[in-house]
Amino acid sequence: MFAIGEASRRSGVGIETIRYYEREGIVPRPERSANGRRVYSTEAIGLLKFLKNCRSLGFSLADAKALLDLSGSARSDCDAVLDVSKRHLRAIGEKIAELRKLEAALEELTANCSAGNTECPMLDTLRRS
Amino acid sequence: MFAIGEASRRSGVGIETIRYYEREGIVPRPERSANGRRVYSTEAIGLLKFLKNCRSLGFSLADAKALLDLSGSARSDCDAVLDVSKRHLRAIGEKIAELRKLEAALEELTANCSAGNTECPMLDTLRRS
DNA sequence: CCTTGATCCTGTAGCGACTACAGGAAGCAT
DNA sequence: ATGCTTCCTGTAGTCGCTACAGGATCAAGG
Repeated sequence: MFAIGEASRRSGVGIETIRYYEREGIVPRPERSANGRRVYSTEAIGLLKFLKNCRSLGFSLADAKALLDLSGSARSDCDAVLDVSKRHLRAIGEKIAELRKLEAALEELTANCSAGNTECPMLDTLRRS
Repeated sequence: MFAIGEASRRSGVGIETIRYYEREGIVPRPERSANGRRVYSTEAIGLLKFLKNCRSLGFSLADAKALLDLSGSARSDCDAVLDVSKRHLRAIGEKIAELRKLEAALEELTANCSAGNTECPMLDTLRRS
């Protein structure tokens, strides 16, 4: 059994974040030691790692929680997991496309800008309707 | 001179957002009519459009404000504009790269998942250290 | 003149996912 | 006894809005 600092080190989830997850009901409340401090089992640390992995993949906390619940359920069927993942993949794809559009637009805007100009063509464009 | 609703319609910036920009000091406080309502000139609406364009390009509000100030200054030299834009372009590029990595990782994870599986390989991976 | 509906006002709270304190109580090592 | 670290609770800040609540005012129609 580990204190919150150790759980943080082992899971890679920040101390404040662990307490936040607890407040939000993402992870179950840990037991407390005689002095009132939180105590974490290796299983509890496993949950934190799981959440960390989900977040690293860009899943929202709500999705991460859903995946965690799926992981905990007896029959962890792929169907629901795939559903969440595919939605997320689509969102990522859309975000990439959007950013690429921004990138292209911004590159075009800056192309005509050159140091020393008195009147900036980019500002000019930004002022347009 | 226009009321806030008309300014919103003409600039494409939401009413609440206009008031928010005012609170935050992004745009100057408009004059008030006798009954205390905000009144916007075409110039003021131009500022809102400018901000809208900046935000559409993904600039942070702080950057947008900086660009707006540059636009208003007498000598609007390209140097400072380019500086802000290039930083933003770099940030966009980094974000795209990051999202592509996520996309690839997630695609690999879901590849081994198939409907009807009793034990989901993706959840398995998420549980790992 | 009265009512209805649209628009406006201020002020506050909520979103997501943390992060950063403040202010205090333990524990541990010297 | 002292310092240092870790822990606790509770609150507020981040970003850029957005959504109310609760009220005032306006313009048009009957």
